[in-house]
Amino acid sequence: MTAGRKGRRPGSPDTQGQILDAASREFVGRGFERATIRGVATAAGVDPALVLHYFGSKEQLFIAALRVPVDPAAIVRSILDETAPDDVGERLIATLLDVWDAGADRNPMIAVLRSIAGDGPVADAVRQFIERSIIATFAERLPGPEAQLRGALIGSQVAGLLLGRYVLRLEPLASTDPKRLAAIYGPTIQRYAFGELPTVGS
Amino acid sequence: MTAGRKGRRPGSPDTQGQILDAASREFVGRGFERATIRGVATAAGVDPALVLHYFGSKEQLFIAALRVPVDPAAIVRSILDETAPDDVGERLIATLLDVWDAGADRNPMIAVLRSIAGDGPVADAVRQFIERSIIATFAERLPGPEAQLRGALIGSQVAGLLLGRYVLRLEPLASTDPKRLAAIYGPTIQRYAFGELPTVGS
DNA sequence: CGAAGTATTCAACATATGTAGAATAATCCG
DNA sequence: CGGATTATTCTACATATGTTGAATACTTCG
Repeated sequence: MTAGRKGRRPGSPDTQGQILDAASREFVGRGFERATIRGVATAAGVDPALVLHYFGSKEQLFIAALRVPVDPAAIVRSILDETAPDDVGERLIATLLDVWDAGADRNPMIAVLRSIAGDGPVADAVRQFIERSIIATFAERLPGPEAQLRGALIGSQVAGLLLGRYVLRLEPLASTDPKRLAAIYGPTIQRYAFGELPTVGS
Repeated sequence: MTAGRKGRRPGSPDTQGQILDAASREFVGRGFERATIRGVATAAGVDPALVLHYFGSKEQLFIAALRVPVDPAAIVRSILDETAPDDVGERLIATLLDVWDAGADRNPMIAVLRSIAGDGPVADAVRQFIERSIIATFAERLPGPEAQLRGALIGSQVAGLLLGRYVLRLEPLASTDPKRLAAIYGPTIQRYAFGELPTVGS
């Protein structure tokens, strides 16, 4: 809204940062498809063309905006390594909720969840990201030949929780005390990670 | 493709049905946002205007296409009622996978999952649907004052599973034998449904 | 100060989309 | 058969979107 005259602005504001910030919020709030460059631009108080001038295309902006400062795989790794095996499940959920409850309106993973919608290249990227980064990290730390499956099981429960609590905001999931949720979900994760996985005769 | 002359076609083909069919596939495959009326029309071998002539708007088409022949709540109810309490979890997952594995490319719930993306009225409708129909059904059959929470817990695990297996097609989740998955997930559901839900001192 | 570079906006394009209205062909009913 | 109804398409519009290229104002550096 700052009186749209042309040309460079005085001073040296971190416009690129503001754009990234706005983009992040926009993608988190609406998912890739529904987010618009014009929306981002407006939110950043900037012309749409500038957004593309910096980031080239909507997809690249998406990637740039969601470049997580903390590598989720690293978090998973540190929890798996630094926690007593019996507490891994509960600890994992607790940490997760702790991080997400703060600043849930700009958590990149919510955008990721939302963007699962389509079938375009972005959705593909999301799938690969989850498969290669998160599940693989679990897999390399978990026991047995079926570590991959264990990772996927954990992923499925975690994804469902995140989806319900942060994207859909389903009650009472959205407002239950995080500690309690950790206590409830903990054993499930624990079982997926270290418990016995039944087989069935074909 | 059938030589686009104007006017009414000879015979009495069930065009409306074909449109619904195409719409269903389109919504399931791409979610609400990415699905287009023109796409549906083309798939149904029909002019876009006809689609709107019958269904008024894209949203109404969505609703019409996803009107499930079988009420999911009814299925849940019958399983809860007709299964030995100890087997409910496994049975639920088994039934779920059984239904979905067949004709997974036209299962309305996949469209629903995909359409969670946005924040528009459709996403709201989805949330209400899940809350009022599915979770509520669980809630009314499950024990204790926290039946609602139990329903949500089950919902979160189920949603995660469906998301991973059918929408994201994550490996190895997507290709694991359904019976085995039922055996694995069963106890989790069982615990959410009837087990003890820990509380924590604030 | 002047030249070069950079940040920023304007205006426009090409395309896609939901949607409306008029026109045409088949069927149905008397 | 003939009028009414229904099914179907064509054309067009308004809008939104990603994207581009030229123009302008500021900053930096010689």
